[in-house]
Amino acid sequence: MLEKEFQASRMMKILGNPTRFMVVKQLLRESLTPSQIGERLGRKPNNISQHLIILRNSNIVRFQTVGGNVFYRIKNKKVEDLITSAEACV
Amino acid sequence: MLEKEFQASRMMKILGNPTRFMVVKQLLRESLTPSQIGERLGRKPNNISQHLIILRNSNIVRFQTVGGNVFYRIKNKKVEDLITSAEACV
DNA sequence: TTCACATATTTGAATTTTCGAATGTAAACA
DNA sequence: TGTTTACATTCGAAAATTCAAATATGTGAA
Repeated sequence: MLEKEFQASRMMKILGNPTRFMVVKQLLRESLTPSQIGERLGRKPNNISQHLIILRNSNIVRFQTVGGNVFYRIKNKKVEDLITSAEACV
Repeated sequence: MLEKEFQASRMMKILGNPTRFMVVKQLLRESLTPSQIGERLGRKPNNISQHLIILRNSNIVRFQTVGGNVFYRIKNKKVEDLITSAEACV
């Protein structure tokens, strides 16, 4: 199996978790802190944090500290196309 | 969480398994039997069969019996765009 | 220091994946 | 008809992975 295909599959797996999927969708609209994301999705901040770490390690999101607040935003813009394609499949 | 988004995420999860990802890629090129797929991917037929059941239940593939052989093919053509988008993300 | 976060770690439950073995199925042929 | 052959599929159980909650730790501002 080629490396490129394995990586593509891994990208799918990461967004195959409903919470992570929604986190990314939120961040496509605007930068948000973990707490803000947690509020919107009805999950605890520590859970959101875990998912953000996974998304960071996959270079899907990045973060920036502004005045003591940690704002996350999309790093890999192409995930928007990926999400659009997935929603077109259902 | 909206149903559409949940389904889109589920689609990602299904293709997030490397073996299923490769099975679908093979079927994008041509119809194949479980044995043929197993040979190409270096996996046992019973393993391929299980993944095909999952892909069938998700309406991604369908099968047709021709002369005693079971040929699988892509049913949801839009998965090709999804795979393309995923490969563009890496 | 205290407070309010974010992050890291751990735990247990649930799910997924894989393999071996058993079973089902349909065509070929004596 | 009965049997052999070559598949596909199903079953059961072990192994691996994933997920979310609880807990602990880190960090920076007031």
